[in-house]
Amino acid sequence: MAYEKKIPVDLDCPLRLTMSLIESKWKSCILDELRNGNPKRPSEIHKCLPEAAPRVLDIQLKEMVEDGLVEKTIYPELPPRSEYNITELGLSLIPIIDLMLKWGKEHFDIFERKFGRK
Amino acid sequence: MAYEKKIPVDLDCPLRLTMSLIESKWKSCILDELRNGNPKRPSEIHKCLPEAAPRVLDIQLKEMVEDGLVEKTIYPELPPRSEYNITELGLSLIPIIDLMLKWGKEHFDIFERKFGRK
DNA sequence: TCATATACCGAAAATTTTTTCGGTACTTGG
DNA sequence: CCAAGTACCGAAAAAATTTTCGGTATATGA
Repeated sequence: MAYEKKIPVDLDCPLRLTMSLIESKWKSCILDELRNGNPKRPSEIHKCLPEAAPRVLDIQLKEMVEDGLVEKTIYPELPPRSEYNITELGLSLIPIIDLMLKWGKEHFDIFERKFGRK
Repeated sequence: MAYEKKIPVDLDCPLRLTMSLIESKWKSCILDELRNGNPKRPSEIHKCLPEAAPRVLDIQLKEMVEDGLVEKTIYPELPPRSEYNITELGLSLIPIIDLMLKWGKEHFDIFERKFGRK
């Protein structure tokens, strides 16, 4: 009752804005794959993240392009070729990715012991 | 069995491990609310985050306790009273929250103009 | 020719997350 | 007594996300 319908929650809160751009299951991993500035073809990205369904990666890449974190180049060749590359905006998120990587490595053992959590 | 991560994907990848602890819609906000080390009662947390359904906050707080990010003290009083406080482990995530806050503030305008999705 | 590769997309299924709703139990203030 | 507050929980609905499946099209190599 007290709380009302959502709308720009993500735009009200800087924290949620940032989160909303990277919280989807594979987005942070995609950023990490592209971080070095070398463009990657979709099929390469699929290979790098074999646990993810290719379709999801396509969808999330598309959203990341819309959000300006990644840019896509389509080469009008046959068979088709395209490449994704990280943008300046995407690069500006890398320090966050780095801290999360570091944290994850440092606290791995805790969660390994705690959860072979099924 | 409040929650179980199905595969150890999150344990294979430090990035996903970290993400999995904070990616739920309100967890990063909860950490931010508790960051100063002052315990808060559930009802206070509800008031701080009025956009979130109270039930969700309860569930996410419980998960965060299980994950060791937050600790809960129950005072055996009537009417009931309990408090949540951030742990050392939870505090170690604050630098990440901070970077995300900073990023969100710095790039607010871009997405303000852009928004529509999400 | 046929299997494979490239890239992409729609639809629906499956799964997960979030929200709503209604309930328990007890106390205090009006 | 009644309403409101405090904390909590189960069940189910709703919404969002992820996955699977099948399809488009073209080219190359065996």
